[in-house]
Amino acid sequence: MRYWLMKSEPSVVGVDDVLAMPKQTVDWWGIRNYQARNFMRDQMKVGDQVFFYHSNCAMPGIAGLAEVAKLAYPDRTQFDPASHYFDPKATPENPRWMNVDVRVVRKTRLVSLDELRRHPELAHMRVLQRGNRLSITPVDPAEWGFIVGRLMKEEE
DNA sequence: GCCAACGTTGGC
DNA sequence: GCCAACGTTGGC
Repeated sequence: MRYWLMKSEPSVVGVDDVLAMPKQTVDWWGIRNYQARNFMRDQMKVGDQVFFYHSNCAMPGIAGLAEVAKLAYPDRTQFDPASHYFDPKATPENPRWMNVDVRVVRKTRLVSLDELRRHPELAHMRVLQRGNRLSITPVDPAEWGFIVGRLMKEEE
């Protein structure tokens, strides 16, 4: 099992939006970066654990814990001419973009980007690196454990 | 709204 | 295959 961090803009789809959806699950549509796509297509398995990260907002950071709920399949928005994510080069026979389904397990307090940066244990997290733009990044098991461990401890 | 960083495109 | 131009991301 692997660990991931997946960015979403809360103005589009935030943790609360997913919790309001059937099965608290969302298809992770709109990824148009090959590296991020390949993570979903080639590496993600059902049950992989996910930090649900809010980006491009007033307080960016981890907003929830989630998991991969379905293996990658073609992203529906690539075939929709009305979608901003429409890709004229993609066909159902030859899709270019894939997404997994993600189920939110629970909302957490917001663990802000600023807070993440303050922990030396997390110093090499990809999301903290200068110039990082990748919206899906692997998370080291130790980093996952560190963050979730802290959240658990706070709740005791 | 700015802009650094970086991915993609397309002419050659 | 190079690389300049352009587009996007996303924190600030």
